[in-house]
Amino acid sequence: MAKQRSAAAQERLQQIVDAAVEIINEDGYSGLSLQAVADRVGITQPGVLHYVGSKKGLLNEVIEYYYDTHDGAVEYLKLFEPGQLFEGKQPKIPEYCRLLVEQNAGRRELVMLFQVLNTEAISPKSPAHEYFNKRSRNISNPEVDHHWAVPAGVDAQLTASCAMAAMYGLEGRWLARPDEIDYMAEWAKWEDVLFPLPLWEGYR
Amino acid sequence: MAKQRSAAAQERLQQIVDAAVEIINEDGYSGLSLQAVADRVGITQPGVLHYVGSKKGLLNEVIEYYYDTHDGAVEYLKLFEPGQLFEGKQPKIPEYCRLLVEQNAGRRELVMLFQVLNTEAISPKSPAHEYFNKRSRNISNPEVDHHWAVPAGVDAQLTASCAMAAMYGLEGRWLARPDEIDYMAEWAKWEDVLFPLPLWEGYR
DNA sequence: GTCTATACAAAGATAGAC
DNA sequence: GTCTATCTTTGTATAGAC
Repeated sequence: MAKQRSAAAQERLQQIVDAAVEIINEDGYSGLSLQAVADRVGITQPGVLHYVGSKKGLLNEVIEYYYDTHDGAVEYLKLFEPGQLFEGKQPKIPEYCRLLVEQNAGRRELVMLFQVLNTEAISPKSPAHEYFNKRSRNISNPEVDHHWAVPAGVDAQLTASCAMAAMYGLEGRWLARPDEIDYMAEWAKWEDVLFPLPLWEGYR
Repeated sequence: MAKQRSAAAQERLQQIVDAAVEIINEDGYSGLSLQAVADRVGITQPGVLHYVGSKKGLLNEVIEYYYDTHDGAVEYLKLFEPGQLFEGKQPKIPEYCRLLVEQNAGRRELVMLFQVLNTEAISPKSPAHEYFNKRSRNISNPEVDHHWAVPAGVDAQLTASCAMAAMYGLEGRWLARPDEIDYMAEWAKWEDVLFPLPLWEGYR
């Protein structure tokens, strides 16, 4: 009985988070109001506060949700760790990127959420500032070495960092003009720029 | 007499725009309040409205200011047009990018403004949506052909588009963590990724 | 768990005095 | 050109009933 109630509450919370994500994608976190969330969920504004405590609390829930949902392509890298399927082999940057793009292409809303929050988090005043900085560091930090398989003379970390930046930039265009830009198709073309072919033969 | 008044008014407007840019960089356009602008300028909130008419009007002034100030690297391309200094020669993508990065490195505030407004403009609800979409199209549109000098077999338009996206991504990291990231130095390294050296010899 | 009622602050905008 | 005064709406948050 208690379990059923808790499950219902969990679902309510999920509804609230979903609504918040939609609104953030339209108006940003600054433009988000608890009343707007309440309206979409179909309860009152104090009803929303009952679940998240405060507006900041709602953002925390949203970020947590994002974190839980969005880290799927990391699975690829795990396959190369000791004791896993591809132990001994090395992951390839282009392959990893392709996987990420493919995945993101089907999660437009989540990609948008990331871009919006990430940009608002540029400002130190943003409640998400610390969180996104830490996250960004993981991408561009030289310490993060996945032992990529790359052609001789190529700096793996540099290439990966640059590729992720280009991906981010392309995502922005795709989000703003989904009808004009084919995210996956465009990325496929960019592979020839980032990983030119005689050189990267066998490393893609 | 009338001219002096007009000059003073023009300066006031500039103060207002400057204040707005600062605040947008901290809180975004959604988080911008006319009162906050008024406080920084040292007049009242209706005083601000007297100059810009409405909040949307203020945004228009800000965008106009950005447009007037931020398009300096286009000068480089003009040098290659008929009747100009480098007529007959061809512009180089890496050189153009280097110029742009160099310029942007000294205009952190303006770069931030662009990223913040550009991201908010992802949403069709944003008052700047149309403006930034048009702008983005100019970067990624195949019609914009500057007759770049590129190595044989290289797709100039594709390379330029990808490079601009990578630059945008790098800018985002630099803006969020200026102490950790050296924008120009990092871009210099990325040149080896985007324009690898045996191939691009003489085209940089 | 959800509601009503309410407090309180801040938003954008207008009217009109000086 | 700048102000005060004011209207109206919207924001976050709390208290307490059901």
